[in-house]
Amino acid sequence: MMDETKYDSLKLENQLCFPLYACAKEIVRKYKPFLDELDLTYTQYLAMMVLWEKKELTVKELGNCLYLDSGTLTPVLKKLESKGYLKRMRSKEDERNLNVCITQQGELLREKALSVPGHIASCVKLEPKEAETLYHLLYKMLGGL
Amino acid sequence: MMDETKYDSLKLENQLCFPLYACAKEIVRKYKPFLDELDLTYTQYLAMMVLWEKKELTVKELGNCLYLDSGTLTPVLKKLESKGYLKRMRSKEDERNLNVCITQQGELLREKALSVPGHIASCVKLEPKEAETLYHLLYKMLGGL
DNA sequence: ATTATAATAATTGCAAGCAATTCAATTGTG
DNA sequence: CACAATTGAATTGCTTGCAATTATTATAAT
Repeated sequence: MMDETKYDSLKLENQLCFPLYACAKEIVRKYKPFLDELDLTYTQYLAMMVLWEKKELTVKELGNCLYLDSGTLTPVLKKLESKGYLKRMRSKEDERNLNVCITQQGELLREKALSVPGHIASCVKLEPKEAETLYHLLYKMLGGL
Repeated sequence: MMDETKYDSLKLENQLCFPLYACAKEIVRKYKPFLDELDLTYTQYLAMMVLWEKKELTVKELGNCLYLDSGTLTPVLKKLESKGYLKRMRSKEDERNLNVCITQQGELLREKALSVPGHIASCVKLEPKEAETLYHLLYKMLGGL
């Protein structure tokens, strides 16, 4: 009889990465109805969150925060600029850098976004302690990658 | 003075979803060099893993396994068919269903894929116990979504 | 100062991923 | 039976995401 265990490592259920992949996708889906009200996609929302905190930074710095490169960010930022939430302009000191800074409109959006994290938190059916553990394990894993 | 805590929930660092999103992206990136050797993308690899186990199933069933819809799967499966790893054919019983079944070539690829999970596991810098905990928390969260 | 290197964004090409729609096949109901 | 409702896959349009390339600017080396 054939060795059934040989391929066990290739089973979806034996991989850590699959639930990670699936969970990330599903949680972004949960955001959609709430972000639709702000006319933002999840990636745009991420960019805005950084901008709400930092007010101004370069594309490079934003990419470091979000683990995204300019190939992804350029169209996202152009879109956000077209909506009036930020301004893009070359740095005076070093013209290679593109500075991104938040606008009045962008600041206003922050108020509307305030309710989003709560809605999402209530979708996540984990005990506070479990969520805490998950959070730390994810950051530990991310740090090692 | 302004209330600094008002917007705390909108900080990246206070959200569970961001490390989830980032971690999923980074781990898929880790797969790339190994999957390149098999000429597979991560999504194609996921589909093959299910097929290696089940041998034959419908697009619908595959979508349920992977949390993907036909909009995503149709092009992926056509690609895999063009590489000779699977065959697509309408079910006789119900012509709405498209059956996907693995080929000899597809079975052969399984051997080459055997080394992939090990390579990835060694990228994940977590203790076995931590990985176990993470795994269970992710599935618990996924179940609640 | 001139040239070589490095850094930063933007661009291009391709693969996902999803919502919405369309089409065909099936099922359910009167 | 007829006809409405449902189901499954494909298609379309748009946004991500990444690798590779290009263009521009800045820095280093001689």
